[in-house]
Amino acid sequence: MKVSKEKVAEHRAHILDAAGRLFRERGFDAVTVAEIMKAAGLTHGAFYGYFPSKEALVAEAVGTALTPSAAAPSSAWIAAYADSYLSAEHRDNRDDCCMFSAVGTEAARGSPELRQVMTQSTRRQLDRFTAAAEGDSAQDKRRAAIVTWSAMVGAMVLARIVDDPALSDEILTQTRAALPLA
Amino acid sequence: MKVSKEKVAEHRAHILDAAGRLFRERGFDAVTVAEIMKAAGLTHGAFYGYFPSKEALVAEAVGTALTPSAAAPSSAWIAAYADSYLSAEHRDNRDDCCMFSAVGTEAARGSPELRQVMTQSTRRQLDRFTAAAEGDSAQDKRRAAIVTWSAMVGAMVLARIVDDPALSDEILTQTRAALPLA
DNA sequence: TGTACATCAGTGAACGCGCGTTCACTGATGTAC
DNA sequence: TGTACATCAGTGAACGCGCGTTCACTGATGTAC
Repeated sequence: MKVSKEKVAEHRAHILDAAGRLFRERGFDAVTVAEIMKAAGLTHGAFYGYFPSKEALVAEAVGTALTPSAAAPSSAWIAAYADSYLSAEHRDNRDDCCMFSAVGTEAARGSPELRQVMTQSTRRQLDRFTAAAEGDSAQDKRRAAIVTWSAMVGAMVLARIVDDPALSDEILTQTRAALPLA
Repeated sequence: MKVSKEKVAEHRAHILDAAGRLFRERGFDAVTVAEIMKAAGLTHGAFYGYFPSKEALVAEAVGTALTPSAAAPSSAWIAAYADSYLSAEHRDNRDDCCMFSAVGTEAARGSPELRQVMTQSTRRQLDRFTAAAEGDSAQDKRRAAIVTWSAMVGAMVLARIVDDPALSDEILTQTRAALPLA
């Protein structure tokens, strides 16, 4: 049955949202098109009216989840951001977490479109961190921004692999304390 | 045809080696049992004489690739290690690279056995880094070790996602320069 | 030492399953008059 | 404004394919005598 234009836009948003959550929770390969469509309240057959392929959905769903925040960069903002990023809640909320820490190593082998949206997001993140940095030279700020973002992503990847909660917590807490920014 | 005990040991080592390389290059899901066996010089039917399942091979192949180096930790060792880790060669040698940077986000969703071998390896790495650290207190050393390893892994993950070689190089070079250890 | 035979690593066809994708059909939407 | 009809979003059966895994069979190994 045909459906109104508003419903179509809603359905598209629901598919992207469901895909973003499922991909973060289980990875790109382990999630099926049928599961995504079911989570969005539709049947799998409708999928190809919205996206040309699963691969195209991957790139668009990640791009949608990476939409930048409007917050102005400042040292207070980056401190709060780091607190929240390196928290146990972020580590355990697998379906609503940072894409880089959730699917980073899979994304490195992804489509050019996927890598492009993630590159854009990396650039934005580093620019924001650099703007929020306090340091002597522009080079110092940029360097601090890069090592800070690297450490945040790496700490979250390690904290999710490790099966000992105490070690996992330690990685997050100590990385938070050692961040050059914030 | 039956095969000598020495050949069996050789074949097992070849399967583990081929699996370790292919998993790093393409991820656990994208590599098939038949491909691994072909790369090891055998046919897929022999696989189940060596391992009970693909999942079991994943854990054992990762464990084998994570066998620790015998080098004694020192500040010179860690400096050389960081240089090599955060190099363009390491980034581009996908089949012979660090497991954490290659399959880290997939491993976080892996079997208990896989997470256990990666936890052991994380512990060993952090202990070695701590031993090599120069700092005032034991706590300072441990903290520096943790943020250093996090930043190295995170930088490599980001450098492999990014599709702009200049930005990718910058992430590696600046993270290398900003490492608190070495 | 030589021979007969039990063992078992390896082969390749086959199985069952679930995936991404296609398509004929349905029926609500929304437009032309 | 009301009606007839073309459009097209959604359904669910079906397709082709490749995966992990199994198994009957082969033939070299290595042991018992």
